[in-house]
Amino acid sequence: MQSLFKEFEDILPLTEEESEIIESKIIFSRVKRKGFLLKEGSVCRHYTFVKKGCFKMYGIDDKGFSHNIQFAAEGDWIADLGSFYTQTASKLYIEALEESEIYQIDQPDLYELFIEVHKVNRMFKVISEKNFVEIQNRVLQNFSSTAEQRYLSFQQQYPHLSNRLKNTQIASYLGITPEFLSKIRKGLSKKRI
Amino acid sequence: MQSLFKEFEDILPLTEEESEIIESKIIFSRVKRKGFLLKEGSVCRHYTFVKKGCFKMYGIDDKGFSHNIQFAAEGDWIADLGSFYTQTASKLYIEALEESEIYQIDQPDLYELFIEVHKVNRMFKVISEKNFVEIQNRVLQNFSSTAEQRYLSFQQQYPHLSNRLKNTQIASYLGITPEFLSKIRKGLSKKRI
DNA sequence: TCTATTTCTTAATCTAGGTTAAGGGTAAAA
DNA sequence: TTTTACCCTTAACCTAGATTAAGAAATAGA
Repeated sequence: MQSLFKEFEDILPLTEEESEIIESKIIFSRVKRKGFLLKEGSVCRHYTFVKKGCFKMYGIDDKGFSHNIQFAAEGDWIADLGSFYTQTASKLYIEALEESEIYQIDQPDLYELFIEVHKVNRMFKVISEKNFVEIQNRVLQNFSSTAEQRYLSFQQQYPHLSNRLKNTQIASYLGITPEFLSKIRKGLSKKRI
Repeated sequence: MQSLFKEFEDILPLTEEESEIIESKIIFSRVKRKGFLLKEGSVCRHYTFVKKGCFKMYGIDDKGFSHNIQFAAEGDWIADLGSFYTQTASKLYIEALEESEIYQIDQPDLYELFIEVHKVNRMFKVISEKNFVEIQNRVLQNFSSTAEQRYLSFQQQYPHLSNRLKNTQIASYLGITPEFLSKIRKGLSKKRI
């Protein structure tokens, strides 16, 4: 549970009592590669902290194509916030890309924690605000840059992910085909010489 | 101030005392067409409620092109949440598209209100969650649909706006050129006959 | 370890949407 | 009311990125 509390401590130090209350509501699990935390049509009941491993959150369009909208690796939190907050059916999937280990808090427990440990409230406010800013920047960026520029800034923004993920996954996040990403990478490697 | 409280009442009825506290922190202003509530580089200090009129929030890319990311008309709230929450420089503009009337709360006052009137806290949580869901849906939609489909669903989702806004503004929101929107509209009008 | 599956790359061809340019229409401001 | 600025549309041509297909390379799982 150390890795989880480290996140908290960086923002707001906790007393021993607070740590214990939080600890009592957190569930640890292991997830296999290709295991799901969430599927379209079901309600997102858990907020998940990634201790080890890596996840993708994606939607499937009417032609059957997947589109990644977020990744989460060690130290990240992931949930379909829309579904989680309103407890309505999600349109998204959250799937493990690797053998993973996670901590989860379920919705009612989190809301209890918000009251019992006020710091948790602030903590999650910070997390979802960060989340919002990221997604808003993404909308702006997608408007105004080529696929090559988006690929480069993905690499800069998420260097740990860009080594670790398959190019198919990155392409899906960038909104392009793997074939075109391959073309971009070829172009870039020529430029670099 | 009626129009503002109507919004609250729909979600959470307020006592007279609560209304008074809120009222004491709200500033009314008029804004001319092309007047700004926010410009790139400055911090978003106010959360704005639109009583009358219409606004756009947009960013400008390195080639000098504007891209609308949100509109707000009667009854909507608008702010660059990223900048507002963190009180850091915004990358966005908020500009009046018409002669408008607004109510504003500034950041420190809102945070005081969150404590003094707990309902305000819940109210704004609902607003920003709705905001988040909208923007996330937009990311997903932009991936998986043509400009024509996006135009049609814009019309469906915001019928009051789609009559009221110039096509240049809608095109900028959809991420296409006005010329191409014109082409789409021509195509649609043929289909409808 | 071996086999099945998934991933990466290349190349040819195709298309949604961009660009440029220009004329006519509307709305704002003086 | 007149002038000016902005808006809409059309059309010809252009390009970023999609699609299809197919072989080679890497990974996962048994």
